Amino acid sequence: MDEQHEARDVYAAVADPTRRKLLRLLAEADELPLHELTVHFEMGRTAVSKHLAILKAADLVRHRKAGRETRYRLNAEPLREIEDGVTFHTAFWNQGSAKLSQLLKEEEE
Amino acid sequence: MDEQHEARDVYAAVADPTRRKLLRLLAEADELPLHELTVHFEMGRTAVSKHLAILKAADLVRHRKAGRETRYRLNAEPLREIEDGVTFHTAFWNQGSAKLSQLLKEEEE
DNA sequence: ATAATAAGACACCTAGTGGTGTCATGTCAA
DNA sequence: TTGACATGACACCACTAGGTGTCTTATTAT
Repeated sequence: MDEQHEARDVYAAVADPTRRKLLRLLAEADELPLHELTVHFEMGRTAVSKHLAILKAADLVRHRKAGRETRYRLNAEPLREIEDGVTFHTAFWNQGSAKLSQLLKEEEE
Repeated sequence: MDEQHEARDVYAAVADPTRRKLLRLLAEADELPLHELTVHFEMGRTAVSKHLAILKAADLVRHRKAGRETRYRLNAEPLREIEDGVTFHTAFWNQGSAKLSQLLKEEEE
């Protein structure tokens, strides 16, 4: 569950509902310390901290120390990888297979 | 890795790179049997079959029997859940926090 | 009829994931 | 300055996930 040093798969990072909720909380509040995040979950502080470490490894979250607390902030940019990958499929789904070869060609360029 | 009966988290289903590649292959080929899918991976047929079972449980893939082979087909519709969830964040990221409260209000309606 | 092919169903193994609790350290308030 | 607070850093544990191999059954080709 750790892996703080090396880069992490963004897909895997958002695979966990707890981590998605964390992203949601951070999106709404802009910057939050660990203990304030923790109260929204039914798990211990350590567990939440580990989830944040995973989000950090995927660069979905940045942190800075502020006195005795560590404030976390959202960085949504890596989500674009997912957005791109997924809209590829949903576009295909919306427009029908006739358009797929076109999409594939555009991708090669 | 199994869980074929109950519904599966779509996010978790696409968290694995093997499964994303499966979706990609199915998007390009429209319908493929297990053994043809298997040749694209460096793992056994059983493993690929299990991955397909997970995609099935998330309703990302449909299957039908055709003679002695089982043909798999993409169903990209569940991906819209991810698309929606992710664009919520990326939109926030693109437009700046000024627009976030607006996005949140729209969501409540 | 027989042999080869495709796949389902298991049993099994290993590493990773998501939790826990505890201890040590730095910071703030009284 | 003393105690409470916030966090980091571990050690630890159960369960799941991603693989493997084997056996059986249904289907097709010769």
